Formats: sequence, C-alpha cells, structure tokens
Amino acid sequence: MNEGYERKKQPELVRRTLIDCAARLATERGLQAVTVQAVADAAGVTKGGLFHHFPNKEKLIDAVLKDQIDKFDAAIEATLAHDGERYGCFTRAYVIATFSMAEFAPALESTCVALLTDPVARTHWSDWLRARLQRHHATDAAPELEIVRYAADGVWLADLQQLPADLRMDRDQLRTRLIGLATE
Amino acid sequence: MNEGYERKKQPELVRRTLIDCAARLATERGLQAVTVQAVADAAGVTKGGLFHHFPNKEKLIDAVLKDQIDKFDAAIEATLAHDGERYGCFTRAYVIATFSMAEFAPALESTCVALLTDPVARTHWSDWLRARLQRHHATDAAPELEIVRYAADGVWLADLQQLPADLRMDRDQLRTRLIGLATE
DNA sequence: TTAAACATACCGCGCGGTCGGTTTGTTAAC
DNA sequence: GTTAACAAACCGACCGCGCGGTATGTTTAA
Repeated sequence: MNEGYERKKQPELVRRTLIDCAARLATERGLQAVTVQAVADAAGVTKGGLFHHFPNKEKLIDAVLKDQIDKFDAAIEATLAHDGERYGCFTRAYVIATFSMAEFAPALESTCVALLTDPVARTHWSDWLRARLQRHHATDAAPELEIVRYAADGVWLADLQQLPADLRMDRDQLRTRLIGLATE
Repeated sequence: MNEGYERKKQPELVRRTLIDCAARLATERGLQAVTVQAVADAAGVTKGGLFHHFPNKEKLIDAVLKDQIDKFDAAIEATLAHDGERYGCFTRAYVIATFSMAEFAPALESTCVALLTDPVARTHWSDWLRARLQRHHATDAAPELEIVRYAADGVWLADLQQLPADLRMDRDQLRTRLIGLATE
C-alpha cells in the first residue's frame, strides 16, 4: 500500500543497539574483546541475528566508526551555528566539541582510537581527517589556530588514558584557555 | 672458571630482533597482524624458537612497549641534560623528543597507540604516563606549559595518521613555535 | 501467504601454545 | 688433547579453542 515500506518490529533499533554495544565493548575491554558473539550477547541477540543486520564484522565496525564521526561532526556544526565571529570559529567549535564529547559520551570516546589499529577502519578515519583538515584550512588558516587544534587532540588523547584528575589541569580552565587562544 | 657465566651464541640479539620485528609489524600492518608466527617469520626464527625467548605472547608485547617507552624517555633525558634554563625545560624536552621520534623512528612511532588497545599493555602505559605527569608537575607546573604538552601529543597523534604534508603546518615552524611557547 | 526478523546448529581456519627431539656450544674429568 | 656430560638454543609437528561466517529452521507481522 504505502510507497515507502514500513518495517515490522524495530530493526533500526536493534541496529543501533548493536552499534552502541560494539562501541561500548571496544572502549571498556579493548578492541580484541569486540567479537561478534560478545556484541550479539550484549545486545541481547544471537550471532545469527547480528549477521542479519550486518553482512560481516567489517561492516559493523565501519558503522561504529561512522557513528562516532557523525556525532563529533554534529557537535562541531551545532557550535558553528551559534558562533558569530569569523576568526577561529572552526577551531573554537573543535575545542568545544572535543570537551563536550568527553563529558557527555566518555565511554564512547576512545572507540575511534581503538579502531585505528584496524587497517580498514583506519582508511575511513583518514578520509574524514583529510576532509576535516581541508575545511579547517579554508576557515582557520593561522598557525596559532592549528596549534590549538593540536592541543585539543592532545586533550582528547589524554582523556582516554583516564588519568587521575589531580595530575591534570582544571578542565574548565583548560577549555577556557584553549578557546581564548583561538579568539581575536 | 668465571663466576658470571658467559653466554654462547647471541640470544640477546635474537631477542632484540624479535622485538623490532614485532614493532614493525604493529606499525605497518596493524596490531592484528602481530601474530606469533608472523613475528617469528620476520625475525628468521621458528615459532618454537620465539617461545624460547618469551614465555608467551603477552611478555613479547610487554617488551615491545617497554622498548618504545625507554626510547622516548632516553630522548627526553638527552635533551634535558643540555638545557640550562629551568623554566619549561621538561616541556621543551618533551616537544623535541616528540619531533625527533617522528623523524628518526617514524615506522616505530605508532606502535604504542596500536598497543593501547591491549588491556594489559595499557596498564603499563598508564603507569608510565602517570610517572611522566608527576615529573612534569614537579618542574613545569604552569598551565601554559601543560597546553604545550597537549599540543605535542596532538602532533604525535597527527603524525601517525600520515596525513599529506600540504594540509599541515610546516614542521620546523611548528616545532619552533611550540618550543617558543615553552620558553621564558 | 509471504517475507522479514530472528534463532539454532554447525563448519573451517588460524591462532596461541605445547612437546619431544636435535643441534650447538661449554665445561670438566682423564 | 680428547671426550664424555650437560645445558642452552632452536626446530617441527601437533593440539585445542575460539573466532568469523554459513545453512537452515522457526517465529512474527503485514
């Protein structure tokens, strides 16, 4: 009847659950713990069920990585939309996105790095990185801004080490300083 | 005759070769390519021979990681020894070590991150990171210096992505700027 | 009735690891 | 100097397990 066919049950929801569970596993127990069986178990599905949604494991990993990238991109765009100033707007958005990702999705944060060891995933990752750098160059070309972006990446890297807070700079102060370095 | 017994052949050399080959494999083909068989083949030894030097794979990975950490520490100490100024000396050494590692051992550089996904290796890594941070706090406590260190980490992360140079800042200029930020 | 959305059972392969044997080098008795 | 004795260094064949993936059966919604 309807041209756009309606799905029965909720396959999209199961798909989402599988992606989230895979990301969670990669973060909490390392990439080696991300087996098809483990992901299926965590999602409350059998292995056969998982392979109904993803043709193979590689496609699942791809989906996880794409999901992470999309979230980060969305965070950047959301900030960019509310930034009136031109100079350093992308860098500021990048810094803010990095910090907000750490706050609102700490468990998912390190998934990307965990996936970096996978050659296939690494290709996709590089493609996205390249696109991001090109965009960064188009708007924020100043060397000072590039350094700020490097610092944000460093913070991101430090976050997923889960180091004790007393050994690190105050978080709000750190963010404020970085944003300040990307302003004016 | 001699109290300290002399070794026959050169087992230490084989051990070194195994570690280097494992690091090379992890860098060039990802951690998943670091199988006992592959490492043994690359080192010109059989699998049985490898297990004569390392009780299990975990100990081999541990040795690789320790080797990388030692190299980086040595680079830091070497620079520290020739730095007369007090303020920011550790940060400057950290920056220089990061850049020199990328230049002189580019193939080995990303090994550590590849190993970060391994839970066991990650523990050792965290221990070293903690010690490094404590030392950093003891000498270079200023927030400006901590940000420079974050930036160096970001550069390190960007290096192992092997992004095209035209999308990145000039390397010498970048290093000079970072060192400048850690001076005075 | 039909097809999507699963479950169940199974397979082949490659991995880490083991074990018995062989070579190589050192020591010491004679 | 010769040689027996011993241990380190290493090889090669093998094993069990867990993985990704498949083939087929079963349920559920339209």
